[in-house]
Amino acid sequence: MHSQSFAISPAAWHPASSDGSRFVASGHTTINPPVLRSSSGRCIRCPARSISICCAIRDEALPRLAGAAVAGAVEPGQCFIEEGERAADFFTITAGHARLYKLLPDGRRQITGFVTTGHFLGLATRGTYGFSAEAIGRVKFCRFSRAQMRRLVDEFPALERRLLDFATNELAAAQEQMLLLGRKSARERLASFLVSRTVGTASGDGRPPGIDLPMSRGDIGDYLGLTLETVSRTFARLKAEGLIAVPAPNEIIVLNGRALEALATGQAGAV
Amino acid sequence: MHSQSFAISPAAWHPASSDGSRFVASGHTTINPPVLRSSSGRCIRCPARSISICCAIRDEALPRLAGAAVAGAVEPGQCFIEEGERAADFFTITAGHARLYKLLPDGRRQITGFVTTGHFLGLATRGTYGFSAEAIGRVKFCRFSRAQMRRLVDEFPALERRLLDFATNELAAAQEQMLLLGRKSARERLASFLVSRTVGTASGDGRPPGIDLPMSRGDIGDYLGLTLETVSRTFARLKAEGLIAVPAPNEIIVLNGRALEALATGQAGAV
DNA sequence: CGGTCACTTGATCGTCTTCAATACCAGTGG
DNA sequence: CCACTGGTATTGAAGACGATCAAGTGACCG
Repeated sequence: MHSQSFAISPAAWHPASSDGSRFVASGHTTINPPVLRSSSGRCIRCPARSISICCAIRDEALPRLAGAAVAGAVEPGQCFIEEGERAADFFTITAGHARLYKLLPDGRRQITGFVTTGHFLGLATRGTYGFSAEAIGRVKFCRFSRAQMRRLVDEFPALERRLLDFATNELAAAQEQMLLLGRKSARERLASFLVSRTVGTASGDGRPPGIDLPMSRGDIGDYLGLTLETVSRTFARLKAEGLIAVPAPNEIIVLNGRALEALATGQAGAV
Repeated sequence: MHSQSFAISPAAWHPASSDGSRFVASGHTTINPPVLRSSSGRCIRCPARSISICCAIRDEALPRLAGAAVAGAVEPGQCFIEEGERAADFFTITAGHARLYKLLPDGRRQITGFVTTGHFLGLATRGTYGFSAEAIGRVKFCRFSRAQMRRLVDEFPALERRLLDFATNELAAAQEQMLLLGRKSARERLASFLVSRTVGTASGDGRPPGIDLPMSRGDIGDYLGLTLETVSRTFARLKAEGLIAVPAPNEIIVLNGRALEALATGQAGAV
């Protein structure tokens, strides 16, 4: 275990995590193209406002937050965090999707997570990032320097609790992924992946949930510990069995959610 | 992703993690057999004193800590945390080894980590534990109720930072393990496992480090996403190649650390 | 219309799993 | 002192799942 950093997903932890912690909602910044000092007005209209760590800061203190943040953006395929580099900055994603990954010297890649609006990343254990981050589509973010972040944390203790909640949830997700990578079959992995992606997609009424997949088959494979061919084949099989429909390569419709969840949790009779 | 909790390993993070945080060393409690109120005197002589989260609390405040902690112990094979149960308590291991794991309905098991003296565990995301914990040998621990823990955290803000450091390091380890489970071969997994277990075993001088393996082959397999047969076979092969010696099933001696590390990091020429 | 890129599909191969037998060790009781 | 027992580890042979290699398809774009 060498240098490490971590990212945090807003998906799971939003509905209260470490009990007894209540924070006044606060905001973040939307961005204009490259490095741009963000104003507090931008913070309050930020799409990450209510779901990121920023909500640990009171409305009145928004200017402090906006003053510490620098908005930025990267183009598709561009790497904005590199494993092993000095962890100088923290990031909050405000738009787009990115993949986080670790590489082996010979090029083998393990994607440790996909992140999107509201995700926080950059906390490091040895002062260097523990993974790389690459934009899938265009990605916008807010950047905080290490020093600025420390000042913010000192000033707003609630921020630290928020970070701990974040980390706890990210850790839980990582453990779930370890179960997937260590013990699930290819079908179960794909099913788990789809189920976890369905959660955010509450279509309200009973209509079958459509899942958007901004990442490629290769990305999915590297996330699930499979090859892109196996991912493709397994999708084809789930489709043939009527569990899902695939109107487009990057769109999946869940037809039999019950069966998919059974598969995901390892309760597949046979087949 | 359902209910989750997490554990924290002292191994990696001890030499300063999130920069700028300095805590006065403090202590913990040693234990006498079953549930026993621990005195502050016991805390100060606790083997987990300097390596656990307890070092976030000043010496003078030790009685507060000792008052909140209840000492306990479990026998080999006994389960003291059960996945899905209400996460009522936090634990600090003060002696022995335990395995943390998640199960699939059909019995498949993924061990997410092995923990020992100084490890903290119990932080949960949805109020329920995210994994089970089972004693390997006899295990002693200190237990804090959720309410007590909250009070301690409120009283000692440094504790929260300490917890965040813990979580950050645990997360980094989990990501490293994801790389292992998703992308490494059986040999590479075993090599990684041995290397990570070697770190703690600094024998000082240049003598070959002996690694103690308190867990069974089956446990190692369930930790590395392999079967116990593959673990055994792979050990045999590493031994035949002169990389390790295996004087006893639960003891490994590293003969060629350089080659083992190369294997662990995926730089294996061929073979 | 040729080129690129992502995805799909097919055929073969290899690693690890599975099933099964054997070896080893500690503890127990004859 | 030595057979007996239960648990763990080792070793062997066969099989399966996913990887690898390779070809084919379709969409988008210059």
